[in-house]
Amino acid sequence: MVRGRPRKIEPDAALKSAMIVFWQKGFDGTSMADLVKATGMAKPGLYATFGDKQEIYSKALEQYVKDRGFPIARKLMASEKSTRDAVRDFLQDIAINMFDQSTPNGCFLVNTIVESEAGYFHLEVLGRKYNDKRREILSHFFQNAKTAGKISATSDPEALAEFYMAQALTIPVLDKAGISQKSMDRFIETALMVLRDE
Amino acid sequence: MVRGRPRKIEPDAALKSAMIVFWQKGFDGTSMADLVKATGMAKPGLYATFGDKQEIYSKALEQYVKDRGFPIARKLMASEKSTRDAVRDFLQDIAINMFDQSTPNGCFLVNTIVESEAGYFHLEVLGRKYNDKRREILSHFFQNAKTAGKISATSDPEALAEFYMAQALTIPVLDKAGISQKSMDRFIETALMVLRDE
DNA sequence: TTATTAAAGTACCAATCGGTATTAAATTAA
DNA sequence: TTAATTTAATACCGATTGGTACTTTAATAA
Repeated sequence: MVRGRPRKIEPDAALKSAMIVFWQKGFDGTSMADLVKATGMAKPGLYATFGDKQEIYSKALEQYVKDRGFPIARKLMASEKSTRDAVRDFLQDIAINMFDQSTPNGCFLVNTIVESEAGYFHLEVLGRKYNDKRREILSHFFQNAKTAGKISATSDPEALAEFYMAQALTIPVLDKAGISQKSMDRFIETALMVLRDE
Repeated sequence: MVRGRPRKIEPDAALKSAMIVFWQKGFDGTSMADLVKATGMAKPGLYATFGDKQEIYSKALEQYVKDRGFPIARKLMASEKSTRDAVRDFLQDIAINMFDQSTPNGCFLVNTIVESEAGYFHLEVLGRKYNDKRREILSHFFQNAKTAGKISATSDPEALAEFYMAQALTIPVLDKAGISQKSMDRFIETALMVLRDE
């Protein structure tokens, strides 16, 4: 067995709590004292386990993307529905997360992108990294749909990927702006009009 | 004439400088020391002229919306082009602001909406207020277009207003995510496909 | 029992936070 | 010149910031 005093808080659980706080209050808006309260870990424990505030943020964002982002993208890629219905599911999956009352409003990744500024540690790089990955996935999706003849031969998979990646970024902002669930549904249907022919 | 020691910095100029800082670094990311450095006003002068940090932020955001937001909306309403071309101009006007190298990336209003959290002073209310105003303007625009027969009688002006208001929110996020000008143009063209018939 | 190990917990650091009391300087009206 | 007025400028306030040195506690291996 492992020697030494046993952990009071598992690192995974602490990281999840830290994620919620950063998600809700942002990097600048979150203090180490906030993280101590949320995680149950004492400050030296946080530093020993994760590193400094920036590293905790990075790891929390990574956790977020793995937990919330990737499953939605994977589901899109695995969908056997029509392109239109698959994309509708994709946008609705994001919207559903927004109206989950047990988590903060908005999206941690979008918050990161928006809070970032040129030269502001690696927050900028971080946000773009995950966002680029999502655009690539959407790009593959539409490329596949085109070669499979599911969307018209004249359509531009890159343009469609970019457009729906953008809609995926907008939904959290609309949520933060206080949009109703009904309006969100209507918004998604309007965004699908780009795929009218498919 | 007015008695007393003359001002070193005009309040309007100071507010403009404060706006740039808040726009770039956010509410939490901006310190009073930052504002002192940017405006050239000493701290007590800032408090005497504008109030506390929250009030300075409110006034800076108001300034931003009046300077940058309203002219674009007014131009849309006054446009005599086709609906499609008028909306293209609207989105491109926003995009052009994004690539202006003399101002921070992104949009101060979007930053406010995203940084806001429930119960976080009036930042939430502030952001929504101006955004709702923009949606109303777009709503009038599409309502007018419909009654004038410029868009089809079956189209939903509210849905279109909501959709293009959302695109107006997305463009700044795309900018922050590091999109190229070429991709931005392609994105706008894709978003206009919703108006394919018009 | 006794080391050894590893984590928890306390207490502290200098620096910065938002905000203000007080003083010095610069102007005009009398 | 003097008094009144308005702003600038300095210096300071207690609280909080991110980060760390040090001590205590709880476990296992010898």
